[in-house]
Amino acid sequence: MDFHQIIQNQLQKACFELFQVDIDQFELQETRKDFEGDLTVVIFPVLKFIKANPVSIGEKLGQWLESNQPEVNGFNVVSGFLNLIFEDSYFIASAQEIFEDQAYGIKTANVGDKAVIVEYSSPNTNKPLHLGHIRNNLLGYSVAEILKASGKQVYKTQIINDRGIHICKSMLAWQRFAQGETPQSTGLKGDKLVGNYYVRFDQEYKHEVTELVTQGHSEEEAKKNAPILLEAQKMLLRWESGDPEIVDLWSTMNQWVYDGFEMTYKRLGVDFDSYYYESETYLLGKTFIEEGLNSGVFVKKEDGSVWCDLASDGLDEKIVLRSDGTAVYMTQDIGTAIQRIKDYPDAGGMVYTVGNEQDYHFKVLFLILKKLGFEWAKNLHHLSYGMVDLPSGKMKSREGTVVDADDLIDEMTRTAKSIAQELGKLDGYKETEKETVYHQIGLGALKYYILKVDPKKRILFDPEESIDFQGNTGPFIQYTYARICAIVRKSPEHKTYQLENVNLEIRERILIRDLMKFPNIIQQAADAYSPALLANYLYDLVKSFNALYQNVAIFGNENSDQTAFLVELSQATGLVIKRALGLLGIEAPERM
RNA sequence: GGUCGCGUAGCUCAGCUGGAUAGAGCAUCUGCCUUCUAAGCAGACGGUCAUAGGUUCGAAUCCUAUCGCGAUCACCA
Repeated sequence: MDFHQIIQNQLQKACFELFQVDIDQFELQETRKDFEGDLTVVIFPVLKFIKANPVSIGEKLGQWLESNQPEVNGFNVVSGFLNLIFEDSYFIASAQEIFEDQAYGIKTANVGDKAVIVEYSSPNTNKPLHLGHIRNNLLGYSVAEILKASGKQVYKTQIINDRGIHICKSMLAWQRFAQGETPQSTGLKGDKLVGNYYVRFDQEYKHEVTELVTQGHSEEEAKKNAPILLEAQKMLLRWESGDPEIVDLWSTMNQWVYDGFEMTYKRLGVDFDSYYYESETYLLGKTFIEEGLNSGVFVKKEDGSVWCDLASDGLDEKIVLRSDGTAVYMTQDIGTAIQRIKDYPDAGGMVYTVGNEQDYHFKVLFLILKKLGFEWAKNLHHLSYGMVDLPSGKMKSREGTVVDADDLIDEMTRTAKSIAQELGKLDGYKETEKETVYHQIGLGALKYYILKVDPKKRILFDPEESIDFQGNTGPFIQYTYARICAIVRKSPEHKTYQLENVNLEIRERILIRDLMKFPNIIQQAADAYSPALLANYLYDLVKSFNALYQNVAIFGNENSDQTAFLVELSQATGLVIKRALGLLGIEAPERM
C-alpha cells in the first residue's frame, strides 16, 4: 500500500481521536529541501473543520503520528506546516526494494485492459523528414513507451499520405528531368531523391508562371494555367483511374521514399507495429456517412453535400462529403479510425500525434465519432504539439529553410565526436565502438532537448548554436549513468550491509525520496501524455545523485557497510536512470 | 472579427489538481581534477511570474478584462 495513503488514513484516525472530526482528505506534499523533514502535512485546510491555532493542531497531530506510526521518527511545525521525519530504516529498506526490483516502476499490461493505438509520424511521401517530424516522432514514440510502462498494451502506427497532387508533382518532374535516375544509380537516399524532384517541379512551375506573366497573362491566371501544373493534374486523374503506367511509377517512387524513411526511423530509434496508407483508406469513410445520415447525425443539403451540424456543441457546421460524392479529409479520418478499431479489436482508444494547427480538426473528429455512437470515441486523445521554429522564423520547404532530419542527426553525432575527442574520453576503444557511443550521445542530446519541453509549447531551435552537452541535457544524464557504471565496476564484490551501521545524511534521504517517486511520475506522464514531465524528473534525480556522490567518498570509507550501501544506492539510481531514459528513447552508454 | 494555445531571470526552460523565501541550465564572475569519469561539483550575480482587477487565511497557479505572439475558422490535406 502506498505510504502516503497510510499517512492519510492515520491522520484521519488521529483527527477523529483528538478532535472528534472526520476528515478524509489531507494535503500532503514532499518537504521542501530547505526544511527539515520528509513529508509535510499542510494544516490550513484542516482549519475549516477544527477551530484552533494551526500550530497547536500540527503539534498534536505530530505527536500522535510519532507514537502511533513506527516509521515516523520525529516532527516539527513551522507556521501551518507539519513536517514529518521518517526513520532511516524506512528509507534504507525502500532503497533496497528498488535495487532488488528488476522491473521497478514498470507495470505490465493487465490482460483485461483495453489497448491503446498511438499514431505518430504520418509523413507525406514527396519530401524527406525534417525537424518538425523529429519532434513528432520523438513525442509519439516516447508517449507510446510511457503508456506501455504505465501498464497499457500499445500499438504504434502511422498513416502515410501517399496520394494526391503533390506526389504527382515529384513524379512528373522525375519523368521529365531525371533521365532514369534511381537511388541505386545516384547513391542518394530515396526520400532525398524524390524530394529533389519535388523541388525541381516547383522551380519549373515558378519559371513557367513568370513566363506567362511576361506574355501578358495575369498572375492569378498564370498560376492556374502553367502547363506543368495542368499536366500534374492530368497525371492525378490517370492515377485515380488506375492507369498502369502511372500506378507503376507511383509505387516505385513511393517505395524509394519508404526505404529512405525507414533508414531515418532506424537512426532515430523509432518503430511501428503497422502502417496505413491513404491510397488504401481514402474511400473507407463513405459507408459510415450513409449510416450517419440514417441516424440523423448528418444532414444532406440540396446540392448533395453532407454536413454535420455541431452548433449545439459550440462549433459550426462541418462538411463530411462533397457534393460530387467524394471524400474530404474528415471522411477519411472517420473511416480510418473505425478501420483501426476493427484491425485491433482489443483497442479501446487512440492517441493522435499531430501538430497543434489541427486542434480544431480533431475536436470535430472526436465529436463526430462520439455522435456516431462508438464506445471507444471517449478515449481519443489528440497529442497536440507546437511548431518547431527557427530563429529566422517558420520552416518553409520552398525557401530551403528546413532542417533536414538526417543532416541534423549527422551534425549532432559529429559534435558529440569532437567534444568527446577533445575530452579524451573513450581512449582504447575500437573505432566502431566509439562511433556507436558518439551516435548515442549526439542523439541523446537531440532527443532530450526536444522532449524536455512541454509538448504544447513552441520550440525555438537554433541550428547554429546547435545543442548543449552541458547542464540540463541528455549527455549530462548519460554521463551520470556512465559514472554509476564505473562505480559499480570498481566496487569491491557486493556484500550485504548491516542496517544499523548505515548512516543517512540529508542528501541520501533526498535521493531515495526521488527514487521512490518514479512509479508515480510514470503514471503522471502517461496521464498527461507528457515526456517532458519524465525528462524534468530525471534531471532532478541526476542532480540529487551528483550532489551526493561528489561529496562523499564511497571507497576508502572505513565503514564498509556504508560503502556497500552507497554502491547499492548508486546501482538503484542507475537502474532508474536507464529505465527512464529508455522511456524517452534515449540510450545509456556504460562508458563515455 | 470568432475560437484555441502561449507570455516566468539577458537566453533556453521547470514549477500550474492554489501553500513555506518562484527553481534549474546557458551566459558573466569566484573556487575545486594525486581518491569512484571535471560532459562534473560548490558559490556569486540576475525576477513588478505580460498588465490591471477579482476570488481567499494564502495566487506564477483559479476567474474576468486588456496587451503581445502564434495557430485555426475551405466542397485543401
